Amino acid sequence: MSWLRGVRAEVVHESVRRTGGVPEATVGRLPLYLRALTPLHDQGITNIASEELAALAGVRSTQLRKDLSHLGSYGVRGVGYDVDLLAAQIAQELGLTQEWPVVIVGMGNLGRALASYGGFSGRGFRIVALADDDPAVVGTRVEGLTVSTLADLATAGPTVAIGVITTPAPAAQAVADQLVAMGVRSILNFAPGHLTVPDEVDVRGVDLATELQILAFHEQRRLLAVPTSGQVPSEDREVAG
Amino acid sequence: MSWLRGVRAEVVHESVRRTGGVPEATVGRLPLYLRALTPLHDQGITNIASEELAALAGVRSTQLRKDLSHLGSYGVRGVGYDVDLLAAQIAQELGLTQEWPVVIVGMGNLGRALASYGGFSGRGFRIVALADDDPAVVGTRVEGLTVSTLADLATAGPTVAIGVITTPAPAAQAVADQLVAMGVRSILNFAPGHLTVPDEVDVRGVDLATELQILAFHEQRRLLAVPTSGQVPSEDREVAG
DNA sequence: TAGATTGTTAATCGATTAACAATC
DNA sequence: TAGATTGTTAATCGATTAACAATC
Repeated sequence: MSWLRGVRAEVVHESVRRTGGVPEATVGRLPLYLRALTPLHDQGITNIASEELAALAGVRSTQLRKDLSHLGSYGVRGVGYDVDLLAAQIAQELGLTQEWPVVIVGMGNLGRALASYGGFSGRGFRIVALADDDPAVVGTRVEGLTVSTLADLATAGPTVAIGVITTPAPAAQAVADQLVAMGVRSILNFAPGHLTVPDEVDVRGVDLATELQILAFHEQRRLLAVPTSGQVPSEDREVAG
Repeated sequence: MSWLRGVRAEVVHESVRRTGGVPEATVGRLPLYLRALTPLHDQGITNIASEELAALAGVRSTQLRKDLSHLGSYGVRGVGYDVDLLAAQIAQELGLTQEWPVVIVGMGNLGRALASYGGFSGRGFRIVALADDDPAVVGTRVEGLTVSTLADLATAGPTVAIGVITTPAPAAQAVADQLVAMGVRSILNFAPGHLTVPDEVDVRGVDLATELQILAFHEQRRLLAVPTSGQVPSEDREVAG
C-alpha cells in the first residue's frame, strides 16, 4: 500500500491502543472497502460518503458505517470519509503496514499463476519462496525465485508468515504439517479438503468446486421455481429435468 | 458424481417436493460434506456417524446434523448415515445430478490453470467454452477447446449456465455485462472488485488479496497479543513493529 | 442556520450450540 | 434390552438493519 505511507504514522498512533473486538464478519469486509478505496485515490477523489463507498463495495451504507465504527473511525458528519485516511486506517487494522512474507507450495498451474499474479507486492505481501517436491521442478526459476523443496526451506529458507498451498489434495495435509512445523500460523489452502492443524493456526480454504456448487444450488432453485412464465433471458436456455 | 448414479433415482423422488428453505449458511457447507464423503466411498466405507463426518469436514457434529435436517435427511438413529445415500441427497440438493455448462473468460495464467484443473468434469460441471479478447490467443486450443471471443460465443456458442471470470480487474465488469446479456445468471469472479449485475444474477467473488488480508489481520493480532512469553513456535520468528 | 451525513442505539433476523427425547 | 446416535427444541450468540440523535 505504497500510497498510504504518508498518512500511516498518525494512524498507527490511534490504532494501536484500540479495544480489540472487531467482529469476524467485519474483518471479512474490510478488504472490500480497501479495494474500493484504491481506485478513488487514483482518481484523486479525496472524500467519499458512506452511501457511495458502500455501493462501490457492494454492501449497505448502514453496514459500512457499522463496520467502520469498530475501527473507531474518523468520518466527518455531514461530509463523509477522507479517502486516504480511511484506507490507511483499514490497512493498519488489517496489518498491511508491514509486508508479510509468503511461501507458495505446489508449482503446478495454479501455483505458477499465483506466483505471477501481481496482486501480492505493494499490497502487504511478498512472495519470498516457492516450493515443490518434483525433482524436475526443484531448482528451476519461477518469477525470479528458485523453487526449493519444503524440507530445504525449513532448514535454510527465509522466515515466512503465510503459506499458500496449491498442491494436489493428497499432498495438502502433509504440506500443512510441515508449514506448521516451520512456524507458519496462517495458511491459505487451495487444495480441496479439510486441513487439521493446531488451534493457534489459522486456515482459510478456497475451493473452486465448492464455489461452483453453491452457484449450482441457486441456479437449480431458479430453474425449479416458476418453470412457467416468460422472464427467461435467453430463448435457447434449457430447463433441467 | 459418477458413483452416485445408482442411488440417484430414489433420491430425486424424495427431494423434489421438499419445503424449500435451506439456510444460506447450510448451503455453503453442503459442498464440504460432499467432499468429505467422496474418499469414504472410495475406501468402501458404507456408514458413518455424524461425529466422524463432522470431524472430516471440520465442523461440529451438532451443526452437521442440523444442516442435514434441512434436507429431510435419512440418518438412522443409533447407526449413522449411509455414505452413498447421503452423498446422493446432497448432490441432488446442490443440483449436481446434471452437468452445468461452464465458460471461462480470460485465458491468462489463472484461466489456463482452471481450464486444466480436473475438478470440473464428473463433479457436476463441464467446461464447454473458453474466451479471451487477445487476438494472439483467440483461435488457439487449450485443453481440447478452441478459444473464442465472448462476442462470438454470444452469437454462436453453446448454452452456458455459469461464467467464470479470470480476466484482469478492469475488464471484469464488461465481461459480466456480456455474460448477463447471454443469459448467464451465475458468475464466479476471480477478478478483484465488485461486479454490478441485475438482481436475478448470482455473483460469487474469490479474491486472493482479500483472503490474505484476512489472514494478515489474525496474524497481526497474534503478534500484538502477548508479545511477552514463550509459546512462539519458531525461534527465528520476528515480531513486527 | 439548514442540509447532509455520521455514529450509535435498539430491534430484528439468522446462525450456532447445548441438551435431550425419540428411536434404531 | 442396553447402548448409540439421530433429529429437534430451546437457548444463546452474533450479525444485519432501521431509525434517529448528534454534529459537521
